Amino acid sequence: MAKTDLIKDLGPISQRTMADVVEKELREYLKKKLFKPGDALPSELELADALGVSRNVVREALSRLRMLGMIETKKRRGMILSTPDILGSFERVLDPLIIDDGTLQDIFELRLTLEMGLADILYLRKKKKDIAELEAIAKSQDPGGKGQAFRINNEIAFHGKIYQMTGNETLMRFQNMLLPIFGYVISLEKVPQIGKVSHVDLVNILKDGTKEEFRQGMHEHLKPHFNRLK
Amino acid sequence: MAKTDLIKDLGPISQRTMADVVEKELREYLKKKLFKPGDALPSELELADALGVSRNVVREALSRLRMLGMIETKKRRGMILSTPDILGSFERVLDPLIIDDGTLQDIFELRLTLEMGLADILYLRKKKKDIAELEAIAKSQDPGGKGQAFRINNEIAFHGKIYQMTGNETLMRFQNMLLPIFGYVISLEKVPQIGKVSHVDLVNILKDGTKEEFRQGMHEHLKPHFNRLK
DNA sequence: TTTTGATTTATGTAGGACATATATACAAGT
DNA sequence: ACTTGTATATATGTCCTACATAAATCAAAA
Repeated sequence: MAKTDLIKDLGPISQRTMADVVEKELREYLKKKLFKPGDALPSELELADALGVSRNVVREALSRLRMLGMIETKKRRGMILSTPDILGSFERVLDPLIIDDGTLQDIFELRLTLEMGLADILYLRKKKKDIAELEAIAKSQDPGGKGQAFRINNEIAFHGKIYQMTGNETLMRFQNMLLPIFGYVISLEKVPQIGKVSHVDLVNILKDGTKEEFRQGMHEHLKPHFNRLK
Repeated sequence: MAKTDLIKDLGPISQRTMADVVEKELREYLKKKLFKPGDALPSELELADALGVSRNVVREALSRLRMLGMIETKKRRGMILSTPDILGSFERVLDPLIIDDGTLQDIFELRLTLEMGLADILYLRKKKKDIAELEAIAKSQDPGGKGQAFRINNEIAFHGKIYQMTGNETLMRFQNMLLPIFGYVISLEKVPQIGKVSHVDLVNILKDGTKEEFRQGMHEHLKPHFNRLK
């Protein structure tokens, strides 16, 4: 039998550690028992006892859940289930330097997709005050060629403001996390190109134009990025 | 001074545990030292020694990074930095039952935003074969009123296929994770309403229509959901 | 040379010990 | 009655030691 066959047939034995198992077990336990935020968990010792592992292992598993914000622990009072910050875990991993190129590209496209899909919610929630602020940002753009750093910051401020205008906190934080990746992918460009529709143009559409016009404007604004897609 | 003021002014003292600190420290260390995937880390004992904490604490921190997929460990060979599965951590936390209502709503809107923004990439990558498959799914819809369960599964299959057609693996997995939440929010509706544009209509647009037509069609299809937004 | 076996080393797991913070109860002071 | 102080029990946080286990390296044997 060829070696490749062996690999396919047997495969590497799953080397899950006890902490892995316990983590999964605990998660299922919480789910099955319909734990709700605020409910108290058994003590570490009780868990270790019930699971037949050392307290060390239980602590490693709990430490993971604690990192995700799924549980909070107070001395003596014990541990309680809490509502995790869903983006917190995301944030920890989102580093352009350790993400593989394929995923990096995927996230870049995800960002473009969001940007193109924002119009509906944006038009539902935009307020005059916000538009004024957005306009201020747009008009502060490159008054005399202040250079690359300013341009990038201004770009971030403008698009960030748009997300903020949706009133969707999660969405805003999400795009904020995507910024480094966006910046990283763009930095790979040889010649940075700028779309025909400027920030000021977009603001004007936002003031008087329709959703569809805004969407088209945004597409034109992002055109250089779309052009790079394959 | 009122009690509420007290709470706002003082707040709870951050009781960060050593594991929290070490986790952060390690993450910064990896970043500062420009560790790349595949590079070997110092041993647990060396880390504990350098940081002046017990091996236990180091292990808790490492356990977290391991869960995120940032590091892999082999016995004797030590630990190596690896490229994390960015959505893996997300998946762990995405449970409608423990996420607070505000975030739930945010994610619902995020999903709608994605759906509305897909057109560009979809039209860039759609293939005849995929459209045929999509059509098959659309036409299998509710041949004789098979009931709720079938309708939901079909809905998932249809929209899932659209995401798959973008060729963006991350995007597809992402939407797949969002499904439970989408389903949960929708289940809160009293009377499930269906948009005027059906799946079959969308397929037909995809075959002959333009991006803009598709976007409009999708909006019409999702109209009941958009109508619920405030 | 190839295979087998011994050695070394880092991780995985267990268990014990103790400090620390805090909920609870109770006592004391106003 | 209400606050304030004290004592106790308890669960977590941290450290330490010990040992099993797997794997890389090297030595010995076929």
